[in-house]
Amino acid sequence: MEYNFRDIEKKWREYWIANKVYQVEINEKPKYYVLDMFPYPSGAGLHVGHPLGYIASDIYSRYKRLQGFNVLHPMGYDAYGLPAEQYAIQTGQHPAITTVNNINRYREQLDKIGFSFDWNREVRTCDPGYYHWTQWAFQKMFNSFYCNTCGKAQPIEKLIAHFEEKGTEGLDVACSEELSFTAEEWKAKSEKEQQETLMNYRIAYLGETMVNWCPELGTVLANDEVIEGVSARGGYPVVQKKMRQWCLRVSAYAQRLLDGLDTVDWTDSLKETQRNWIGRSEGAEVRFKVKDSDKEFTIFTTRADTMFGVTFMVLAPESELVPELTTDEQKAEVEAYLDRTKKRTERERISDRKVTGVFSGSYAINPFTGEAVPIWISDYVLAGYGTGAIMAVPAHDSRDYAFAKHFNLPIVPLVEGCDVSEESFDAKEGIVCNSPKASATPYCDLNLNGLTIKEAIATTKKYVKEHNLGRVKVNYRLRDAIFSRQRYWGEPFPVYYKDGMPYMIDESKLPLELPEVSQFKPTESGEPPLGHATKWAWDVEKGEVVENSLIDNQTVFPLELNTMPGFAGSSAYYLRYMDAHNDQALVSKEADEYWQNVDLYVGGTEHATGHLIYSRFWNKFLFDLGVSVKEEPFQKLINQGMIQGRSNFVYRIKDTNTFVSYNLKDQYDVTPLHVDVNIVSNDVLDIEAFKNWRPEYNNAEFILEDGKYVCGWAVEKMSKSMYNVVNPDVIVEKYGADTLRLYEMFLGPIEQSKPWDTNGIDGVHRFLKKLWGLFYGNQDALQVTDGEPTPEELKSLHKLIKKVTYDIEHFSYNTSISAFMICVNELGGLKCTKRAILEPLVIVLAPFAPHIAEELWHELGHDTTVCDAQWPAYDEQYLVENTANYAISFNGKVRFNLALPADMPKEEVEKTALAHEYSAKWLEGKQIRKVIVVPKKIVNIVLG
RNA sequence: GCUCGAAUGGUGGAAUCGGUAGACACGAAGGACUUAAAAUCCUUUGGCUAUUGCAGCUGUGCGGGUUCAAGUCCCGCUUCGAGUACCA
Repeated sequence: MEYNFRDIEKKWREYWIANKVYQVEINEKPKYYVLDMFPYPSGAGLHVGHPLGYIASDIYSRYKRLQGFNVLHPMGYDAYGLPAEQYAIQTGQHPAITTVNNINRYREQLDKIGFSFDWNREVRTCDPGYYHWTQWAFQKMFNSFYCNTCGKAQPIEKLIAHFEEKGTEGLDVACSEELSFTAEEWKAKSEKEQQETLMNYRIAYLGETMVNWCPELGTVLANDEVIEGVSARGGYPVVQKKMRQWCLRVSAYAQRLLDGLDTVDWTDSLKETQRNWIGRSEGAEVRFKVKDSDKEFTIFTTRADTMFGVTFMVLAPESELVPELTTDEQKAEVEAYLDRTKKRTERERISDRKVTGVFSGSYAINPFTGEAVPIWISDYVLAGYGTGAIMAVPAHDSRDYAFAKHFNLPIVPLVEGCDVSEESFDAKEGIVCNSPKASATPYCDLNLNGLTIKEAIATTKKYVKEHNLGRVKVNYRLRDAIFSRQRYWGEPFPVYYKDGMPYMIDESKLPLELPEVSQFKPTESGEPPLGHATKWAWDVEKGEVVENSLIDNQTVFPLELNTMPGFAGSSAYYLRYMDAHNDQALVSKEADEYWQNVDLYVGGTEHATGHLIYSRFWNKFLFDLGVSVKEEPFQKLINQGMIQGRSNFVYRIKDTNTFVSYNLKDQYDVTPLHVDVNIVSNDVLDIEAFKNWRPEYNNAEFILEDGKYVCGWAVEKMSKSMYNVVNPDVIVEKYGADTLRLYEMFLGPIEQSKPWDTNGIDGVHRFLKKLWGLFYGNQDALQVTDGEPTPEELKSLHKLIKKVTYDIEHFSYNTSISAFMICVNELGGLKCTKRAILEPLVIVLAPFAPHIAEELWHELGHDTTVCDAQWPAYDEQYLVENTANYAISFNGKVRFNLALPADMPKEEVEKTALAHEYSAKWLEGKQIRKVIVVPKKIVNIVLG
């Protein structure tokens, strides 16, 4: 009987659905949670790269299930996003319709690959029943502040109570700006002033911050959505702009996000990426007074040891200090400079690193020397980091050095023997000198000379603290996340505005559903698309959305026009899968306590500084609230590599319609042209298909080699324009889902990026046919017998089980598949048709090739599904060899092999090896220094 | 610039604790079956030298080192990839 994968796969796909085989419920078994990063359903559908991670996680899920775990393995859609919205702007098609169509297409494609997803738990981020809980979490963040003392989020009422009692006294909380007021001052504030003050502390807050504004997209972007000064989506220029935006106080969690990395099982490189992104740096803040003024300002430095080398100060152009410190004489020049820098996009700032700057006219007093140093303004200092102001030490910082050279400012070296005539000495190594400068009158009693730099830093920090010149400070690079987007297709904020201040709509009225709009682009007046909505006002008394015309700012108020960013919906989706239909809570206590957190998360590295940070933050917040029982959402994380495209080329001779085969092309003047990879097989062009591909090739002519047209190839991104997109459906149609699954895994290690190359797919397909042959031979009926297996057969099987068990645990699926091939070849050679061997073989194959395994399992007479079988244990006793193969080597080089009884003692092995006739040749005239017998069956004879 | 990772045949890749490098697969060459093709099966396949001597030498990006023994460990380079980028 033929291996008819089409019928088999269709049959079991339908059986699994009809019998709800993959639906899971809480039960008494131990849980295991395997999660894939859910996809954004794009219009292009799935290509063969998408299922790579899904197949890997599916294999692991099925394996864990066979091992007796209750496995949660859900799937859903990250359904809000820019492409659907842009498509809507172009065509007027509502994004909801586009999205549903795309989802249906994805689902159809996914269903063909045989995943064990529990579709009953599917989530879609654009579903009101889902974003209810996104809005809910946002409200909780609005109503919380971060208490540094207790190290967690607390209800905002506690903060208000503190203000009423003691003002800001004794407060250690995360805030945008350090404020100081008394209880009386707090009570004297108006309602609006109090709300304004609370914004400084809320975890979700409305903040006036510099944002990445993308004029082309008409929206702001988070830091991780901007790459090299252009938008990650579309590659449009991004400029810095000050705007009032919703923000999440992610920075409050910086230390916990850092510490948490030590408790999860992720790759070192991914952890490192997150550590860099969080960017902890320990240093000191030091106050500098402004000369001839009562003003002062604070700078942050990690090099407190260089206080005696400060020769000027620099402010960021956007710093609030700039207008304050600019003198009248310098005003015109400073304003001209600010104007110029403002016009530069982020991209220009990055590509053009010219030294620019302007003198403010003011001087600062160095608190360690009493010296007055000039205060400059330059865009090499960033407003958003530290205090937006620095002390410049040109001798020991390359940026300060470049600036000093350009504007001819003094350079004072502070490390013994360093040469700063050509470049700065940035290394934190060496012995400090010139501190204090020999020439300067002692202004303070600090002497750092003779200390190492590390000691000097510590000493100076201590001095700063003791003399109240500033404070020891830890800074993080991690910024608060900007949470507003000027878009239509996102979660609406459950927020209305009264007297210019935001208020939350009542929790019981959630979800606040996305309104209909007449068009999807921004309004004429530049408001976000929700500005087009005519029914977008909140009636506080009725607790419902009403017509805008009813706004009276007494009981009916305008609603927020921004929507939430893409990461909002993806931040807690893993919790929702646990209890996807619950309309009372994000997740029930019972479900959360059972499923805990994700044991294995599979997805791409591109989310390292986006989703994987936000999601951890979001979950830590929910943990503080007591909603999530685990502080870290994703215990183990595997990054699947990207599948690149493998493009094929044909070579057309210039000005003709003749195409020349790859190895002959150098004899002609040719133009390489992309050719659809779907009409090329093993780099050989299907000439008929090529002629029909495009009308202009109808009468193309060919110069062949060996009667074939061979195409060239290159690795490129998989994209439509390169004609290298391979659709999984095509592979499934031609070879079947099991072949696709095996082949994707056989391609190489999961974590490695590699080009899609169909060339080897016949190999794995052949393997499945051979496996089929073990059961049927050339007969139409099953050939399985009930005989006792031989030692060889048992050895072959147990070797396989051991290897596959080990490999699955280590996500080394490609070598497992090799092991299957070896085993099937061996059993084929042994003509093995025994049930005792074939049955366990089917079970261990089931995670990889579930359809064929299910078919054979039922053919073997079982009426339950193979998913409910028991993973077989291997028995070492069948793997023990009765002869051991020793490699005899001289001076480490192997010369011959020797088969000896496995239980022969070490001394006997030595003797036999030395006595062998080959040894005589090597031992002639030499002294034996040592004979070593090692466990890996090597006898090494060391000659003198 | 900084951080992390990688480099093995014509190709994808094995080698799990320092122990016979190149498993498995593709491709290629030769052969069997066949009128023929497809399918299937068998043999060979890192390089060089031998092949009426069954073997020898060499070999994991480059240069050193440790070790009886190094693809694997250490030091110094080269190249490629990923992340990050004026973070004071």
